[in-house]
Amino acid sequence: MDPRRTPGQRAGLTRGAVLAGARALLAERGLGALTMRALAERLGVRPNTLYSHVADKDALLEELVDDALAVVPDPAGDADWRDELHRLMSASHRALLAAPELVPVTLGRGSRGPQAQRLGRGVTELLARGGVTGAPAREALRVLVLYTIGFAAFEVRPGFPDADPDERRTELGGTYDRGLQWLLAGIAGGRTGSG
Amino acid sequence: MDPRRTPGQRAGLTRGAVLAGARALLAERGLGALTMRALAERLGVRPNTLYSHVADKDALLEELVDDALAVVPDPAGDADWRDELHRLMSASHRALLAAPELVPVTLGRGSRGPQAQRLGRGVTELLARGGVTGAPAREALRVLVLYTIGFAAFEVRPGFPDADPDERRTELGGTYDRGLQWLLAGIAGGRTGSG
DNA sequence: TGGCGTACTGTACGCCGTCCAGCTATATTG
DNA sequence: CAATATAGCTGGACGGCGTACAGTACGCCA
Repeated sequence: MDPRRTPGQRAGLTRGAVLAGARALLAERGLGALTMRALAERLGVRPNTLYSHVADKDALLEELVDDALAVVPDPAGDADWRDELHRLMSASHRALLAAPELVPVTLGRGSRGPQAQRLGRGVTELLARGGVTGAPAREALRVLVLYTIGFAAFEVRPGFPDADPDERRTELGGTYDRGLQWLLAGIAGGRTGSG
Repeated sequence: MDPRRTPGQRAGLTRGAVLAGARALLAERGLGALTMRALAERLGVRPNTLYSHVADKDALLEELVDDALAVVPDPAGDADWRDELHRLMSASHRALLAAPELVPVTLGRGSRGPQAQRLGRGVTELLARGGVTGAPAREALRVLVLYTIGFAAFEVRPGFPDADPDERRTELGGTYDRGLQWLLAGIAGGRTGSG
Protein backbone atom coordinates (compact mmCIF):
# COMPACT_ATOMS: atom_id res chain seq x y z
CA MET A 1 0.00 0.00 0.00
CA ASP A 2 2.50 2.57 1.10
CA PRO A 3 4.85 3.31 -1.75
CA ARG A 4 7.49 4.30 0.82
CA ARG A 5 9.61 1.23 0.57
CA THR A 6 13.33 0.84 0.87
CA PRO A 7 15.09 -0.05 -2.38
CA GLY A 8 14.96 -3.70 -3.26
CA GLN A 9 11.84 -4.43 -1.27
CA ARG A 10 9.18 -6.05 -3.44
CA ALA A 11 5.64 -4.98 -4.00
CA GLY A 12 4.74 -8.25 -5.66
CA LEU A 13 3.68 -6.45 -8.80
CA THR A 14 2.96 -8.56 -11.86
CA ARG A 15 2.42 -7.75 -15.49
CA GLY A 16 -1.21 -8.69 -15.08
CA ALA A 17 -1.63 -6.37 -12.13
CA VAL A 18 -0.20 -3.51 -14.14
CA LEU A 19 -2.65 -4.15 -16.98
CA ALA A 20 -5.56 -4.50 -14.57
CA GLY A 21 -4.62 -1.26 -12.85
CA ALA A 22 -4.41 0.48 -16.19
CA ARG A 23 -7.86 -0.78 -17.16
CA ALA A 24 -9.32 0.37 -13.86
CA LEU A 25 -7.70 3.77 -14.13
CA LEU A 26 -8.98 4.09 -17.67
CA ALA A 27 -12.52 3.20 -16.69
CA GLU A 28 -12.59 5.45 -13.65
CA ARG A 29 -10.80 8.54 -14.80
CA GLY A 30 -10.45 8.38 -18.57
CA LEU A 31 -7.70 8.16 -21.11
CA GLY A 32 -6.23 11.53 -20.26
CA ALA A 33 -5.70 10.41 -16.68
CA LEU A 34 -3.95 7.22 -17.67
CA THR A 35 -0.38 8.29 -17.11
CA MET A 36 2.52 6.13 -16.09
CA ARG A 37 2.90 8.18 -12.96
CA ALA A 38 -0.74 7.94 -11.97
CA LEU A 39 -0.76 4.24 -12.68
CA ALA A 40 2.34 3.77 -10.56
CA GLU A 41 0.81 5.68 -7.68
CA ARG A 42 -2.36 3.59 -7.84
CA LEU A 43 -0.22 0.46 -7.67
CA GLY A 44 1.82 1.78 -4.75
CA VAL A 45 5.01 1.91 -6.73
CA ARG A 46 7.45 4.40 -8.28
CA PRO A 47 6.83 5.27 -11.92
CA ASN A 48 9.95 3.64 -13.30
CA THR A 49 9.00 0.35 -11.68
CA LEU A 50 6.37 -0.08 -14.38
CA TYR A 51 9.13 -0.49 -16.93
CA SER A 52 10.09 -3.76 -15.29
CA HIS A 53 6.76 -5.16 -16.46
CA VAL A 54 5.90 -3.25 -19.62
CA ALA A 55 8.12 -2.10 -22.46
CA ASP A 56 6.62 1.37 -22.60
CA LYS A 57 3.30 3.16 -22.54
CA ASP A 58 2.56 2.40 -26.16
CA ALA A 59 2.97 -1.31 -25.62
CA LEU A 60 0.70 -1.11 -22.61
CA LEU A 61 -2.04 0.62 -24.60
CA GLU A 62 -1.72 -1.80 -27.46
CA GLU A 63 -2.18 -4.71 -25.12
CA LEU A 64 -5.21 -3.11 -23.51
CA VAL A 65 -6.80 -2.56 -26.89
CA ASP A 66 -6.24 -6.10 -28.02
CA ASP A 67 -7.52 -7.54 -24.75
CA ALA A 68 -10.77 -5.66 -25.20
CA LEU A 69 -11.56 -7.89 -28.17
CA ALA A 70 -11.07 -11.09 -26.20
CA VAL A 71 -14.79 -11.33 -25.39
CA VAL A 72 -15.73 -11.67 -29.05
CA PRO A 73 -16.47 -15.36 -29.69
CA ASP A 74 -15.27 -17.41 -32.61
CA PRO A 75 -17.87 -18.08 -35.33
CA ALA A 76 -20.23 -20.97 -34.69
CA GLY A 77 -20.02 -23.90 -37.03
CA ASP A 78 -23.34 -24.25 -38.78
CA ALA A 79 -25.35 -21.04 -38.91
CA ASP A 80 -25.88 -18.98 -42.06
CA TRP A 81 -22.67 -17.17 -42.87
CA ARG A 82 -24.31 -13.77 -43.18
CA ASP A 83 -26.09 -14.07 -39.86
CA GLU A 84 -22.89 -15.28 -38.30
CA LEU A 85 -20.93 -12.42 -39.79
CA HIS A 86 -23.48 -9.98 -38.48
CA ARG A 87 -23.23 -11.52 -35.04
CA LEU A 88 -19.45 -11.42 -35.07
CA MET A 89 -19.16 -7.81 -36.14
CA SER A 90 -21.90 -6.74 -33.78
CA ALA A 91 -20.10 -8.44 -30.91
CA SER A 92 -16.92 -6.65 -31.84
CA HIS A 93 -18.80 -3.39 -31.94
CA ARG A 94 -20.17 -4.02 -28.47
CA ALA A 95 -16.77 -5.05 -27.17
CA LEU A 96 -15.31 -1.78 -28.36
CA LEU A 97 -18.09 0.23 -26.77
CA ALA A 98 -17.48 -1.55 -23.47
CA ALA A 99 -14.10 0.18 -23.33
CA PRO A 100 -14.98 3.54 -24.87
CA GLU A 101 -11.77 5.24 -23.91
CA LEU A 102 -9.77 2.73 -25.90
CA VAL A 103 -11.58 3.23 -29.19
CA PRO A 104 -9.58 6.25 -30.33
CA VAL A 105 -6.44 4.37 -29.43
CA THR A 106 -7.62 1.43 -31.52
CA LEU A 107 -8.03 3.62 -34.52
CA GLY A 108 -4.95 5.64 -33.95
CA ARG A 109 -2.57 2.84 -33.29
CA GLY A 110 -3.90 0.04 -35.45
CA SER A 111 -4.01 -3.05 -33.22
CA ARG A 112 -2.38 -6.11 -34.75
CA GLY A 113 -2.42 -8.14 -31.56
CA PRO A 114 -3.47 -11.78 -31.29
CA GLN A 115 -7.13 -11.02 -30.59
CA ALA A 116 -7.39 -8.74 -33.58
CA GLN A 117 -5.81 -11.40 -35.74
CA ARG A 118 -8.15 -14.03 -34.42
CA LEU A 119 -11.09 -11.83 -35.28
CA GLY A 120 -9.69 -11.33 -38.75
CA ARG A 121 -9.40 -15.05 -39.25
CA GLY A 122 -12.97 -15.56 -38.10
CA VAL A 123 -14.32 -13.03 -40.56
CA THR A 124 -12.24 -14.46 -43.38
CA GLU A 125 -13.50 -17.93 -42.63
CA LEU A 126 -17.12 -16.81 -42.73
CA LEU A 127 -16.58 -14.96 -45.97
CA ALA A 128 -15.05 -18.07 -47.49
CA ARG A 129 -18.07 -20.05 -46.36
CA GLY A 130 -20.14 -17.61 -48.39
CA GLY A 131 -17.94 -18.02 -51.43
CA VAL A 132 -16.03 -14.77 -50.97
CA THR A 133 -12.29 -15.40 -51.17
CA GLY A 134 -9.05 -13.80 -52.34
CA ALA A 135 -8.93 -10.08 -53.01
CA PRO A 136 -12.69 -9.49 -52.60
CA ALA A 137 -12.48 -11.18 -49.21
CA ARG A 138 -9.66 -8.89 -48.14
CA GLU A 139 -11.71 -5.96 -49.35
CA ALA A 140 -14.77 -7.07 -47.45
CA LEU A 141 -12.75 -7.68 -44.30
CA ARG A 142 -11.28 -4.23 -44.44
CA VAL A 143 -14.63 -2.60 -45.00
CA LEU A 144 -16.25 -4.46 -42.14
CA VAL A 145 -13.48 -3.87 -39.67
CA LEU A 146 -13.04 -0.21 -40.31
CA TYR A 147 -16.75 0.40 -40.45
CA THR A 148 -17.09 -1.16 -37.03
CA ILE A 149 -14.20 0.64 -35.42
CA GLY A 150 -15.01 3.89 -37.16
CA PHE A 151 -18.58 3.74 -35.99
CA ALA A 152 -17.57 2.96 -32.45
CA ALA A 153 -15.22 5.92 -32.52
CA PHE A 154 -18.07 8.21 -33.47
CA GLU A 155 -20.42 6.71 -30.97
CA VAL A 156 -17.89 7.37 -28.28
CA ARG A 157 -17.29 10.98 -29.23
CA PRO A 158 -19.55 13.45 -27.45
CA GLY A 159 -21.67 15.92 -29.32
CA PHE A 160 -21.91 14.17 -32.64
CA PRO A 161 -25.69 13.89 -32.94
CA ASP A 162 -27.71 16.92 -32.07
CA ALA A 163 -30.32 14.87 -30.25
CA ASP A 164 -30.67 14.08 -26.56
CA PRO A 165 -27.93 11.84 -25.24
CA ASP A 166 -30.69 9.51 -24.09
CA GLU A 167 -31.98 8.61 -27.53
CA ARG A 168 -28.46 8.78 -28.80
CA ARG A 169 -27.23 5.37 -27.73
CA THR A 170 -30.29 3.56 -28.98
CA GLU A 171 -30.45 5.43 -32.23
CA LEU A 172 -26.77 4.96 -32.93
CA GLY A 173 -26.90 1.29 -32.12
CA GLY A 174 -29.66 0.90 -34.67
CA THR A 175 -27.74 2.93 -37.17
CA TYR A 176 -24.75 0.68 -36.82
CA ASP A 177 -26.87 -2.37 -37.50
CA ARG A 178 -28.49 -0.77 -40.51
CA GLY A 179 -25.18 0.14 -42.11
CA LEU A 180 -23.79 -3.27 -41.32
CA GLN A 181 -26.71 -4.88 -43.12
CA TRP A 182 -26.13 -2.69 -46.15
CA LEU A 183 -22.51 -3.72 -46.23
CA LEU A 184 -23.30 -7.40 -45.82
CA ALA A 185 -25.85 -7.18 -48.60
CA GLY A 186 -23.27 -5.54 -50.81
CA ILE A 187 -20.68 -8.17 -49.99
CA ALA A 188 -23.09 -10.99 -50.67
CA GLY A 189 -24.42 -9.33 -53.80
CA GLY A 190 -20.99 -8.69 -55.32
CA ARG A 191 -20.04 -12.29 -54.65
CA THR A 192 -20.61 -13.53 -58.18
CA GLY A 193 -20.47 -10.55 -60.50
CA SER A 194 -18.83 -7.13 -60.90
CA GLY A 195 -15.29 -6.13 -61.97
CA MET B 1 13.78 35.25 -39.45
CA ASP B 2 15.95 35.66 -36.40
CA PRO B 3 13.88 35.11 -33.29
CA ARG B 4 16.41 37.22 -31.38
CA ARG B 5 14.33 40.29 -31.10
CA THR B 6 13.97 42.81 -28.32
CA PRO B 7 10.63 42.70 -26.52
CA GLY B 8 7.88 44.56 -28.27
CA GLN B 9 9.36 44.26 -31.71
CA ARG B 10 6.89 42.68 -34.11
CA ALA B 11 7.35 39.64 -36.25
CA GLY B 12 4.24 40.43 -38.25
CA LEU B 13 2.76 37.11 -37.36
CA THR B 14 -0.87 36.52 -38.25
CA ARG B 15 -3.34 33.84 -37.37
CA GLY B 16 -3.17 32.60 -40.94
CA ALA B 17 0.60 32.37 -40.81
CA VAL B 18 0.39 30.29 -37.67
CA LEU B 19 -2.04 27.89 -39.30
CA ALA B 20 0.04 27.71 -42.46
CA GLY B 21 3.15 27.00 -40.44
CA ALA B 22 1.35 24.27 -38.55
CA ARG B 23 0.20 22.68 -41.79
CA ALA B 24 3.72 22.77 -43.20
CA LEU B 25 5.23 21.33 -40.06
CA LEU B 26 2.61 18.61 -40.06
CA ALA B 27 3.30 17.70 -43.67
CA GLU B 28 7.05 17.73 -43.29
CA ARG B 29 7.64 16.13 -39.95
CA GLY B 30 4.41 14.52 -38.83
CA LEU B 31 1.89 14.95 -36.06
CA GLY B 32 4.32 13.98 -33.34
CA ALA B 33 6.59 16.83 -34.34
CA LEU B 34 3.82 19.40 -34.33
CA THR B 35 4.52 20.99 -30.99
CA MET B 36 3.88 24.55 -29.99
CA ARG B 37 7.56 25.01 -29.40
CA ALA B 38 8.60 23.59 -32.75
CA LEU B 39 5.95 25.65 -34.50
CA ALA B 40 7.14 28.77 -32.73
CA GLU B 41 10.72 28.14 -33.74
CA ARG B 42 9.74 27.63 -37.36
CA LEU B 43 7.91 30.95 -37.26
CA GLY B 44 10.86 32.73 -35.66
CA VAL B 45 8.99 33.44 -32.49
CA ARG B 46 8.88 32.40 -28.84
CA PRO B 47 6.41 29.66 -27.94
CA ASN B 48 4.09 31.81 -25.86
CA THR B 49 3.66 34.20 -28.75
CA LEU B 50 1.46 31.63 -30.45
CA TYR B 51 -1.12 32.16 -27.76
CA SER B 52 -1.71 35.64 -29.07
CA HIS B 53 -3.12 34.08 -32.23
CA VAL B 54 -4.60 30.78 -31.15
CA ALA B 55 -6.52 29.82 -28.03
CA ASP B 56 -4.56 26.64 -27.45
CA LYS B 57 -3.20 23.65 -29.26
CA ASP B 58 -6.53 21.90 -29.36
CA ALA B 59 -8.18 24.82 -31.10
CA LEU B 60 -5.36 24.94 -33.59
CA LEU B 61 -5.77 21.27 -34.46
CA GLU B 62 -9.50 21.60 -34.74
CA GLU B 63 -9.12 24.44 -37.19
CA LEU B 64 -6.59 22.51 -39.25
CA VAL B 65 -8.92 19.55 -39.46
CA ASP B 66 -11.85 21.61 -40.58
CA ASP B 67 -9.79 23.51 -43.13
CA ALA B 68 -8.74 20.25 -44.73
CA LEU B 69 -12.34 19.78 -45.86
CA ALA B 70 -12.52 23.16 -47.56
CA VAL B 71 -11.53 21.70 -50.92
CA VAL B 72 -14.65 19.53 -51.06
CA PRO B 73 -17.11 21.23 -53.43
CA ASP B 74 -20.80 21.74 -52.85
CA PRO B 75 -23.09 19.35 -54.70
CA ALA B 76 -23.87 20.29 -58.31
CA GLY B 77 -27.45 21.14 -59.14
CA ASP B 78 -28.66 18.64 -61.66
CA ALA B 79 -26.78 15.35 -61.62
CA ASP B 80 -28.20 12.09 -60.28
CA TRP B 81 -28.26 12.23 -56.52
CA ARG B 82 -26.45 8.94 -56.05
CA ASP B 83 -23.64 9.86 -58.41
CA GLU B 84 -23.40 13.21 -56.74
CA LEU B 85 -23.31 11.65 -53.30
CA HIS B 86 -20.58 9.32 -54.42
CA ARG B 87 -18.59 12.23 -55.81
CA LEU B 88 -19.02 14.24 -52.62
CA MET B 89 -17.96 11.48 -50.27
CA SER B 90 -15.11 10.46 -52.51
CA ALA B 91 -13.87 14.05 -52.56
CA SER B 92 -14.04 14.15 -48.78
CA HIS B 93 -12.11 10.94 -48.61
CA ARG B 94 -9.44 12.35 -50.86
CA ALA B 95 -9.31 15.58 -48.90
CA LEU B 96 -8.68 13.63 -45.74
CA LEU B 97 -5.94 11.60 -47.34
CA ALA B 98 -4.26 14.77 -48.49
CA ALA B 99 -3.58 15.56 -44.86
CA PRO B 100 -2.97 12.07 -43.51
CA GLU B 101 -1.61 13.18 -40.20
CA LEU B 102 -4.84 14.94 -39.38
CA VAL B 103 -7.11 11.97 -39.85
CA PRO B 104 -6.62 10.50 -36.40
CA VAL B 105 -7.26 13.94 -34.98
CA THR B 106 -10.46 14.17 -36.99
CA LEU B 107 -11.73 10.98 -35.50
CA GLY B 108 -10.47 11.62 -32.04
CA ARG B 109 -11.72 15.13 -31.68
CA GLY B 110 -14.90 15.14 -33.72
CA SER B 111 -14.72 18.22 -35.95
CA ARG B 112 -17.86 20.33 -35.84
CA GLY B 113 -16.34 23.26 -37.69
CA PRO B 114 -17.99 25.21 -40.49
CA GLN B 115 -16.58 23.05 -43.27
CA ALA B 116 -17.76 19.86 -41.61
CA GLN B 117 -21.20 21.40 -41.21
CA ARG B 118 -21.27 22.52 -44.82
CA LEU B 119 -20.43 19.00 -45.90
CA GLY B 120 -23.18 17.65 -43.70
CA ARG B 121 -25.68 20.01 -45.28
CA GLY B 122 -24.57 18.95 -48.74
CA VAL B 123 -25.08 15.30 -48.00
CA THR B 124 -28.42 15.93 -46.39
CA GLU B 125 -29.56 17.91 -49.40
CA LEU B 126 -28.59 15.14 -51.79
CA LEU B 127 -30.33 12.54 -49.67
CA ALA B 128 -33.47 14.64 -49.68
CA ARG B 129 -33.26 14.87 -53.43
CA GLY B 130 -33.36 11.08 -53.45
CA GLY B 131 -36.35 11.00 -51.16
CA VAL B 132 -34.43 10.14 -47.99
CA THR B 133 -35.40 12.51 -45.18
CA GLY B 134 -35.88 12.61 -41.43
CA ALA B 135 -34.41 9.90 -39.25
CA PRO B 136 -33.31 7.67 -42.14
CA ALA B 137 -31.44 10.61 -43.59
CA ARG B 138 -29.64 11.21 -40.31
CA GLU B 139 -28.80 7.54 -40.22
CA ALA B 140 -27.46 7.58 -43.75
CA LEU B 141 -25.43 10.72 -43.09
CA ARG B 142 -23.84 9.18 -40.06
CA VAL B 143 -22.99 5.98 -41.85
CA LEU B 144 -21.45 7.79 -44.80
CA VAL B 145 -19.42 10.20 -42.74
CA LEU B 146 -18.00 7.71 -40.33
CA TYR B 147 -17.31 5.21 -43.06
CA THR B 148 -15.30 7.81 -44.91
CA ILE B 149 -13.33 9.04 -41.95
CA GLY B 150 -12.89 5.58 -40.54
CA PHE B 151 -11.58 4.29 -43.81
CA ALA B 152 -9.20 7.18 -44.20
CA ALA B 153 -7.91 6.51 -40.71
CA PHE B 154 -7.09 2.94 -41.62
CA GLU B 155 -5.58 3.89 -44.90
CA VAL B 156 -3.27 6.22 -43.11
CA ARG B 157 -2.16 3.72 -40.51
CA PRO B 158 0.95 1.78 -41.47
CA GLY B 159 1.01 -1.98 -41.50
CA PHE B 160 -2.67 -2.69 -41.91
CA PRO B 161 -2.61 -4.67 -45.14
CA ASP B 162 0.05 -7.29 -45.46
CA ALA B 163 0.75 -6.39 -49.08
CA ASP B 164 3.42 -4.15 -50.54
CA PRO B 165 2.93 -0.49 -49.71
CA ASP B 166 2.93 0.12 -53.44
CA GLU B 167 -0.21 -1.80 -54.27
CA ARG B 168 -1.63 -0.71 -50.98
CA ARG B 169 -2.78 2.76 -51.95
CA THR B 170 -4.42 1.63 -55.14
CA GLU B 171 -6.06 -1.38 -53.58
CA LEU B 172 -7.36 0.57 -50.62
CA GLY B 173 -8.70 3.34 -52.80
CA GLY B 174 -10.66 0.77 -54.75
CA THR B 175 -11.85 -0.81 -51.54
CA TYR B 176 -13.16 2.50 -50.32
CA ASP B 177 -15.14 2.97 -53.50
CA ARG B 178 -16.56 -0.52 -53.35
CA GLY B 179 -17.78 -0.13 -49.80
CA LEU B 180 -19.18 3.28 -50.58
CA GLN B 181 -21.19 1.81 -53.42
CA TRP B 182 -22.57 -0.86 -51.13
CA LEU B 183 -23.65 1.76 -48.67
CA LEU B 184 -25.24 3.95 -51.31
CA ALA B 185 -27.10 0.97 -52.71
CA GLY B 186 -28.35 0.17 -49.24
CA ILE B 187 -29.43 3.73 -48.63
CA ALA B 188 -31.24 3.93 -51.95
CA GLY B 189 -32.77 0.50 -51.52
CA GLY B 190 -34.11 1.16 -48.04
CA ARG B 191 -35.62 4.42 -49.24
CA THR B 192 -39.15 3.12 -49.67
CA GLY B 193 -39.45 -0.12 -47.68
CA SER B 194 -37.97 -1.85 -44.62
CA GLY B 195 -38.75 -1.50 -40.88
C1' DT C 1 25.63 -20.45 3.10
C1' DG C 2 26.69 -17.83 -0.62
C1' DG C 3 25.90 -15.94 -5.07
C1' DC C 4 22.74 -14.23 -8.58
C1' DG C 5 18.98 -12.40 -10.93
C1' DT C 6 15.66 -8.95 -10.67
C1' DA C 7 12.02 -6.02 -8.68
C1' DC C 8 12.33 -1.89 -6.92
C1' DT C 9 14.31 2.84 -5.60
C1' DG C 10 16.26 7.87 -5.92
C1' DT C 11 17.34 11.00 -9.03
C1' DA C 12 17.42 13.36 -13.08
C1' DC C 13 17.01 14.63 -18.13
C1' DG C 14 14.63 16.65 -21.72
C1' DC C 15 10.49 17.31 -23.45
C1' DC C 16 5.67 19.22 -23.33
C1' DG C 17 1.53 22.97 -22.99
C1' DT C 18 0.66 27.07 -20.84
C1' DC C 19 0.64 31.24 -17.68
C1' DC C 20 2.34 35.83 -15.82
C1' DA C 21 4.34 40.17 -15.84
C1' DG C 22 6.75 43.44 -18.42
C1' DC C 23 8.37 45.93 -22.46
C1' DT C 24 7.85 48.47 -26.68
C1' DA C 25 6.36 49.25 -31.60
C1' DT C 26 2.45 50.48 -33.52
C1' DA C 27 -2.37 52.41 -34.10
C1' DT C 28 -5.37 55.95 -32.38
C1' DT C 29 -6.73 59.95 -30.80
C1' DG C 30 -6.48 64.94 -30.03
C1' DC D 1 2.84 66.28 -34.20
C1' DA D 2 2.51 64.76 -29.23
C1' DA D 3 0.14 61.80 -25.85
C1' DT D 4 -2.11 57.69 -25.00
C1' DA D 5 -4.08 53.05 -25.59
C1' DT D 6 -3.50 48.62 -27.71
C1' DA D 7 -1.58 44.52 -28.53
C1' DG D 8 2.45 41.62 -30.27
C1' DC D 9 6.19 39.71 -28.33
C1' DT D 10 9.62 38.38 -24.66
C1' DG D 11 12.08 36.15 -20.47
C1' DG D 12 11.18 33.14 -17.24
C1' DA D 13 8.84 29.79 -14.86
C1' DC D 14 5.49 26.03 -13.31
C1' DG D 15 3.85 21.56 -13.22
C1' DG D 16 3.48 17.41 -15.68
C1' DC D 17 4.88 13.98 -18.84
C1' DG D 18 7.64 9.52 -20.51
C1' DT D 19 11.74 7.44 -19.63
C1' DA D 20 16.97 6.32 -18.56
C1' DC D 21 20.75 5.20 -15.32
C1' DA D 22 22.84 3.34 -11.48
C1' DG D 23 22.35 1.37 -7.16
C1' DT D 24 20.15 -1.60 -3.45
C1' DA D 25 18.19 -5.45 -1.12
C1' DC D 26 15.24 -9.24 -1.41
C1' DG D 27 13.89 -14.24 -2.96
C1' DC D 28 15.58 -18.26 -5.01
C1' DC D 29 18.68 -21.97 -6.04
C1' DA D 30 23.10 -24.33 -5.73
